[in-house]
Amino acid sequence: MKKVTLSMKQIDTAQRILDTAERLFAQRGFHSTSTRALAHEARVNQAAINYHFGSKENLLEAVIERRLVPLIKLQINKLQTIRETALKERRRPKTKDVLLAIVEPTFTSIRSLLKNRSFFTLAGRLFSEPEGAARAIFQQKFEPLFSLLLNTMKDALPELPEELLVWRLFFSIGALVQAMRMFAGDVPVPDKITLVDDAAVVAGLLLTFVTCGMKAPLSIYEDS
Amino acid sequence: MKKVTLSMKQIDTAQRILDTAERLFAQRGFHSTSTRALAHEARVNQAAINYHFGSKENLLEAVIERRLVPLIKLQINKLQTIRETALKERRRPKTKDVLLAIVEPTFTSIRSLLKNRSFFTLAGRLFSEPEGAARAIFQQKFEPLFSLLLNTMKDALPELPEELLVWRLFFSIGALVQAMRMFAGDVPVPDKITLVDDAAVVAGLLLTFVTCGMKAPLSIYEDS
DNA sequence: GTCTATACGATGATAGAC
DNA sequence: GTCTATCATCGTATAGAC
Repeated sequence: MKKVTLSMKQIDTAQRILDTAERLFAQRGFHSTSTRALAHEARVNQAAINYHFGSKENLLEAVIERRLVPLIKLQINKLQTIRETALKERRRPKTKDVLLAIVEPTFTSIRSLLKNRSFFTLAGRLFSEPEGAARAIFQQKFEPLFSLLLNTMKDALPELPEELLVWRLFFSIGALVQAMRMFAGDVPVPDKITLVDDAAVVAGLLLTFVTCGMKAPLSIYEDS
Repeated sequence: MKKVTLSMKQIDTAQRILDTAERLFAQRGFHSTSTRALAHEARVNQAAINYHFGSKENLLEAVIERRLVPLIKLQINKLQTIRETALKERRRPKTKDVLLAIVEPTFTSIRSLLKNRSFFTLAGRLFSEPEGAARAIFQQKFEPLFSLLLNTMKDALPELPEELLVWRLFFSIGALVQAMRMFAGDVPVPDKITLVDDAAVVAGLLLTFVTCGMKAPLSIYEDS
């Protein structure tokens, strides 16, 4: 009984730290949130943060991982289904479907898990953090997804060289990150332009853009 | 003579701080670079940083501004030329040319100003950085360019709604930033894929991608 | 004006008592 | 596991030398 109580208490402490960190990091920013303020807000001792997560940087990783891992799993599952279905029906996967497997979960499934959209802002950090371990996390978690994505795209567009597909996939990811940040209201839009605020619509706009980009010919000679 | 000597010394000090900051911020990241280490590396006193730039954040702004302002001016000039030429010849600007006016200076003209690619790394990271003063800088400097870019694109693609153009332009910017970071070697590429290392080639790949994305129809119903 | 030496408050992290 | 006390380091401010 006592053991259970201690274990519960421990879990509860770590959980409160995680929840509070996600909220404060998103609201005030990572570097502007001190571990002292975080501990006070979460009603835990400051040292408990380091005890449970090792460091402030590791806490950030834990915050991001908690949301990102399920998302990536969902995307991988969708990609695998697309590959198997195409293989069974003896046809190529459709480029649009492949990209939809990445875009759609990002904008819909993840959203239900979050109370606010600030996590999108936080997630963008993964791509830009130069320092230390956050980088390794990104690489470690994304590599399997990207590998599968690249292979599926090779099936969809076999006439394009692999290196070109790599470049264009990264271009697409850049566009996706930007779309996430705009949807999160994190990008200031000039003048008096108001943008749609519907995840499905934004996902559709992005999907159209990246699908056309991926399927582009090797080089462009346009007349209009 | 004495004034000149003092002035030279001042410029030299501020210049060394700027150069060292650009290099260290890109290599180690902004927050991981202490003002003490920076001062030591630049062979200046630590307080000289605050004397010349006010604060560490202001120093970051100065680093960005030094590279960004000439680039943006060049892009604005190119866009204005495109608009005027199209107006004179009574035709629409070509979508590809409009995007080239953004992409080409980023990858070529600016490059000659840089000894290394540090600024690409720094700019790419800062663009995705949610916090801090760097945000305001980008916003302030980019707004005139984006406004002109949007108007020129409206001329090029008058059949598309303005809001759609805004979304797609931001998607394109996201792809551009990602391309910069990859060109700077700041993005880990999986497995044993080696990517081209020629600025003109990368610019061409990106241009094809974003041109097709911008010119995409309103929505996609693909069969392949 | 330009630069230096020094000091201050706050931060993230840690050691050891409980 | 949790706490208090303490540490090294951070960005910054200031007084004074040149």
